[in-house]
Amino acid sequence: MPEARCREAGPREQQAGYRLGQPDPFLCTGSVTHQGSAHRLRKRQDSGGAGWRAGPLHRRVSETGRGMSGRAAVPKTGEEAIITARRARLGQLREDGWNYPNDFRRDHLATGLQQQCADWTADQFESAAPVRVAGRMMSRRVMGKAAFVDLQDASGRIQLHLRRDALQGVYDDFRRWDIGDLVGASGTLFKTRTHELSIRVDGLQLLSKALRPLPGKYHGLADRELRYRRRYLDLIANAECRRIFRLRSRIISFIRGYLEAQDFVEVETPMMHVLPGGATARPFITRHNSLGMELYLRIAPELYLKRLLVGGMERVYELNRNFRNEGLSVCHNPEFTMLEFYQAYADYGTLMDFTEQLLRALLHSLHGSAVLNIAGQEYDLAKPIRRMTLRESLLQPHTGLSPAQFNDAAALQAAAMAHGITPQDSNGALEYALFEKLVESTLQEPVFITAYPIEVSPLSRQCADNPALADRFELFMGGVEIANGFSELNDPEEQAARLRAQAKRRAAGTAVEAMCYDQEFITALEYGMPPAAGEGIGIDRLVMLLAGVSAIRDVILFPLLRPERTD
RNA sequence: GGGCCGUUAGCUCAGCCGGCAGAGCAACUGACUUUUAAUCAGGAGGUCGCAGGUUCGAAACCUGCACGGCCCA
Repeated sequence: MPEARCREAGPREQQAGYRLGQPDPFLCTGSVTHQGSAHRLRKRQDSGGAGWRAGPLHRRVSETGRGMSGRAAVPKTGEEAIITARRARLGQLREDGWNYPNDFRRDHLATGLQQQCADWTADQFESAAPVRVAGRMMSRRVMGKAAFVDLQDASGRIQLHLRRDALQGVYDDFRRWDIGDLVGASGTLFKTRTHELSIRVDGLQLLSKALRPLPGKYHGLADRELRYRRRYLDLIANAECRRIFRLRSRIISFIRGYLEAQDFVEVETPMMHVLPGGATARPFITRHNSLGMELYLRIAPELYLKRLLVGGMERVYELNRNFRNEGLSVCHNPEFTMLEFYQAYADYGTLMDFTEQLLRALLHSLHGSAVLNIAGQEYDLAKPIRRMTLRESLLQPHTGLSPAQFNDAAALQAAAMAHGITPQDSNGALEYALFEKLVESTLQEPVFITAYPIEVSPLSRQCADNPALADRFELFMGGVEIANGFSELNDPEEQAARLRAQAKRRAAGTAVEAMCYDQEFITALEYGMPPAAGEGIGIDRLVMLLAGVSAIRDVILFPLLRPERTD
């Protein structure tokens, strides 16, 4: 690993080598290094020892009068050479007393200044008070005794204009800092000939070093793997990445505020479960040492949130992580963020209306209108979202299914087989499998699908006029499931029977993802749970949709990746 | 799990039929006090993902593996 090698080549080793008068094993032979060092020494003498001084590396070269003999040399190449050179400069800075100072305070952000001065007159620039900014040097254009620096902070960028005669020795120090270093600057605002807002710097301080080179300034960082593994580089180099995660934060905080405003109480329920429950999914297993037992990372908080309904918390929500032991795909990450909320004395219809209003308000807060853009198509969510039963969706022309098939188990089975669907143990499961296979990805335009088979909805209340169906909906947008809500089953005896049936399927091996029987949960229901409705909204997918990206990894800061091999 | 594609300098990428490893940017040296992908000049930088195989000769062809991407299950 490069990391390990670079650590070995740290400044301490270099200095130790110098003190003992040994050849520096990290110095390349070569005339350029030699010339460079000699040049730096000249500069140092010229500047009377103030500011930057030659490090041990360079001093020794001048003493021996030439570069390495090369015998013991480990040649530095590429990135290693760059890092070695930067470490040498850091070592020199430390010798000069620089030690990662934390005494610089800024009073402005780049974008704040850009906005503030957008329409200033020359007089206003003249009389404006000095400003202090801090951030990362992203690029610089040095022209002898003056230079321009692009400084990037959390808000954006602003250009610094440095002039040697205004900065005394600091300017010569600056010329030996590196792109990627963090600096603080003070000065006055002005506009350049090309009308770019800039700061005429009168004070400059190095605040932190970049020992490693940044990704390119022009192309940014395009390598997807590197972007995910070293997200900080993605954030530094790619404005799009910063935009997505700011958007994610705004979405989440808007949703919290929206729920709070309607008297929903945020709670945290256990992430480590003794029994996995609340969804059909395979859990991760972990182990508690002193209890000597296995625990499951939660696949859903549902069964705990319902206990809170029993406890009298009539509107609760939890916005946090779930863990499902499934494959990785463009819209699946094993840990993902979900909002689940429960409202007493409401049904699934209430929640469809609520969801519509939430999305409408969210879109308004993000960009001032309720228009949602999905893959170039615009959908106005000011209008009600279309509603369609699962059966209706299956009878759309493109599926090739006919009403008769739904009343004939053998015909349904045959249709499923024809589409490569593995045999299911109920007609409802077959219908749902057909839906997932044939319909789901075609649901670009936002649509609520309703009337789910009861067999695939073990926690939902059954429909009053058709016990084969659940009072349940799922919201689809852009071909993916975004939300899933239903009237909650609060009959403890019916719920117990459903869970027993699930557990039986699980034991029979016909459904590895079927639920377990959870007596603690049933006991809670036996105290009386108010009639209620609950819903889950996939936050990652919602962010994907609103950000206009197609990979879940683009909206999760640190998505799960296989570890890099280190051999 | 299966198929296809990718992995070459710090970054972004060329590299054709197997014949000396390339460019731009970054970095380094020099010039330059309003540039903005600054400019000009110079020198340097490579375990061609890893391991085998074929060959006089492999970044390229073959096999396996790793990681990533896309599609399918």
